[in-house]
Amino acid sequence: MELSKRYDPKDIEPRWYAHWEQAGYFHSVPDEREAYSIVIPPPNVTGVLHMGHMLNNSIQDILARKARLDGKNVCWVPGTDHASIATEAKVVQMLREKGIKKSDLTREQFMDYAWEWREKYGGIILQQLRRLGASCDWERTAFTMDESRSTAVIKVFVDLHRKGKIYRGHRMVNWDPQAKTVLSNEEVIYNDEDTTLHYVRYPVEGGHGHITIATTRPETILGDTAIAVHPDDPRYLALIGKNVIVPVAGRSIPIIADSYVDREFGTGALKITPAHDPNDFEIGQRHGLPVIDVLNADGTMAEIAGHFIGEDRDVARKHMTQKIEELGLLEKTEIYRHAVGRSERTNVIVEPRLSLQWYVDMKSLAKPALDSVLNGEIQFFPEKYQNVYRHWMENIRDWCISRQLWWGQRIPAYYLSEGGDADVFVAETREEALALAQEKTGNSLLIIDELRQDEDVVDTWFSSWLWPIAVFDGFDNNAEFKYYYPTKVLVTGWDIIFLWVARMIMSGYEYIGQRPFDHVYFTGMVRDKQRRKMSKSLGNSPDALKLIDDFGADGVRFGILSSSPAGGDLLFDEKLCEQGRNFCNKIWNALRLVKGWEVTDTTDAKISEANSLACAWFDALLARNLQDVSEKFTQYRLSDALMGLYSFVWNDFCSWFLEMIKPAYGQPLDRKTMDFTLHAFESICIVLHPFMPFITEELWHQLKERKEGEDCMMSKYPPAKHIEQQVLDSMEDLRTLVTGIRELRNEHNIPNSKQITLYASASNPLIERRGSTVLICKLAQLDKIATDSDAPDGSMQILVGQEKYFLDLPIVRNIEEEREKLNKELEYLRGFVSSTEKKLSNERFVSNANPEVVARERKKLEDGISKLASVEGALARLN
RNA sequence: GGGCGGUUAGCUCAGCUGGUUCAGAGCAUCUGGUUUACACCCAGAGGGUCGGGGGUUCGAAUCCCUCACCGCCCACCA
Repeated sequence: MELSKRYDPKDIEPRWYAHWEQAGYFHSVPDEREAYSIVIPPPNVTGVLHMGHMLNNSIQDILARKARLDGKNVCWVPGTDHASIATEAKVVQMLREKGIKKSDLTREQFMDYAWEWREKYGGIILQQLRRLGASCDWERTAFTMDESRSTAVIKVFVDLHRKGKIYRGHRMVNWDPQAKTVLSNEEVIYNDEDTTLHYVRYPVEGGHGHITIATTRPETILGDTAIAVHPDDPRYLALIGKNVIVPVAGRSIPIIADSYVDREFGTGALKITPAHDPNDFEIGQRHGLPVIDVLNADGTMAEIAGHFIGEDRDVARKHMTQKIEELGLLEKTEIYRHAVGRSERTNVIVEPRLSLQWYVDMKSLAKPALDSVLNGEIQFFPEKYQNVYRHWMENIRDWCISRQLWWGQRIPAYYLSEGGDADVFVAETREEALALAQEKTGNSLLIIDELRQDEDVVDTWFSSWLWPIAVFDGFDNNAEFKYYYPTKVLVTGWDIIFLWVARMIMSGYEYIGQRPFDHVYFTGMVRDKQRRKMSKSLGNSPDALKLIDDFGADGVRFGILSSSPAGGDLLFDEKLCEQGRNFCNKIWNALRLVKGWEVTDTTDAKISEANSLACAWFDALLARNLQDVSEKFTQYRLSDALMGLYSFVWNDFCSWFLEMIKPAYGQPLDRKTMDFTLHAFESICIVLHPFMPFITEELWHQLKERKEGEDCMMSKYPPAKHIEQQVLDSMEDLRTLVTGIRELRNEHNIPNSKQITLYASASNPLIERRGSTVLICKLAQLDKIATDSDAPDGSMQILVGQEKYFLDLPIVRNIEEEREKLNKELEYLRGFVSSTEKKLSNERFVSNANPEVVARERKKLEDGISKLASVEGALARLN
């Protein structure tokens, strides 16, 4: 069948993916082979494939496929994350569009809708991953909220509570007034924003004058319970202990002294609103101040505020400011730039809020997790993230895990219907909680209906931190789990090193007593050419599937990989995918070339000898590249590995090797060379397969007839071989010569069709023994001479190592120009030789430097001197 | 404010446990080239005093100090 002139991935890619999947290559069951397991960082169920996923999953797939070719039992577990806030927001919005309000639904009804939504849309991203070629074990697809994962979450919660590592406490939390839930510190994004700083006067009670404070939040004035000044601030010494009247509210509050106050900032006087600022809360505690919470959960003004009730905090701020102004108490306002925290999910400004939440005590969990990374039991790539990790772990804070949502695992804490939350019973089931309650209260008549379960769910990360264990249902330490755990490598972005990576390490040690993975490969962020983060709002994120349509999955994988060192940001440019597509086309055409050759057993012995030398060279080069690639893999330098292969295939294989053995027009190729070529091509397919699985599989089958089940994906990586350095070196000489001839032709505008003659000494090893005359003869016909002086007058010299060649060019030579050029070279060489001589005559160098280095320098000097002689000779010939 | 990292060709980066991998790669640019694998191509070229300054050393892109920018993380002043 005629092969098309261009590689077309459209039909080929889906065909091979289906073939692999049907053949069961993706599925893993434990056996006697070494396990190589990876768990996917579960994308949000709400997600659609974006560049970050493409990067992340391409890398995982490359590692998985490479390990498979290395004969390991690869298990790449896919799955999705239930993503409480994001998903609940999506469902709420979907319901709103249907005219249903969440508040009109019972918890159960809402959950039904949510599950329905996830059944319908939750699998999209996993389907999209297939387009990319991801070789996941789909039979193991997991979800952070499916039954076994949820059971694990509850068990862990109860267990940590029993061990005293989960507690409940009043804290100032980050409140998202839109999602109406608490956020962990990691979910708050701070950015500098302009706000207005209001200078407000508080009249001093029963006296004259006032004290002025500066605030960005005038509406919280209604919740003020004190004014604080620095105890040593002379401006306010006299006022300490007096009272002031809160503007608008009219209440009287004390002026207190606290060294927390920064005398330099604003007026040096600080209003204290314990309910709405973490620092104010602490000061309030120190001074026993009352707490007035003037905001509702949705960010509107509460009844207790007494004014602007029901108005949103922003609206209330304006009205409050107006009112203060009317009262003549607004001294001035100024624009003030400072960090404002916004919710990662909803982007609304986070409200500090005092509330009762569940916390995990992180200190004891952190210890083994920190040690394991510092002592190298878990390795980070790149290593620098160790520092970031250590810093965070050494200053770890408790983890607030309750979320005021419905979509998630409900906290297994129960309270008595009668009475407050003082008595809490944490248990895996309602029945067990009842037993606890009966025991505690001594009331055996308590019935189950008298127990009320906590309304909150746990943080999404409280389920994903168990992921490497939970996907294998590993909490009972079953045999299969033992086989796959610890997993080999985690591939994820450094932005979730704390949210996720650190916590998985903690849970791994806490529950299994072992690390969850050997290595962590941190990918960078995908950015656009201007270094901007890819985001929906900027519209600078290309459509992942369209990219695959345009360039093929292999092309896109190439594009994404070729410029993404571990941990470094990837500046994505479609051009890179184009380069990948072109690469596919190049390989495809190499196949067309090879398949087009006629093969024979009898051919010119001289040519076949030349070819056998070309084969020996390429064989050695292949061996070296195999070694390079495996080294790069162990260091996770995947883009380096790919670029190395790119150049190997394009330059060495196509431009040199194939050109060398390419038979003359209409001539056949000898069978031995053809066999070698096919074999080499096959090796190239295997080595390239992890990066570009589709085209390599297709090529593999195009190269020769294959038996059932004999696929590139499941073949064996070529074994490491001894590298024949001498063979490589002599080929380098040939390349230098050929390039030299081309250069001269180019420089003097002599087309390839114009025949010219190259003179080489009769004893020249390259010409005589390497037999690589084929390539040279395309550029020049060869003639042998006894001595240099036998070369025709006016021929140009090409120097390769110690060997001299002369090229007879049909040109009028510019002697002056050449002389100048040679003189320049002479000057350089003289300088080089003298500096090397100087170095070698330096006693301290010879005695201090490594003997190898000294030997190298000697060799350098020797070469330099002989080159110098050649150039001098050439110069003499000119004159 | 505390910490981490960076500054090498027009762009993106590699090299940084001192010495032939020592100034590199890809892309971009320029020159020339299509009768027989590929213009999604072939051949060739130009381009950097390795951010500035100082030091250590026989020898520094590489180690030390310092300055200047840039990026990120953590904690934050209302």
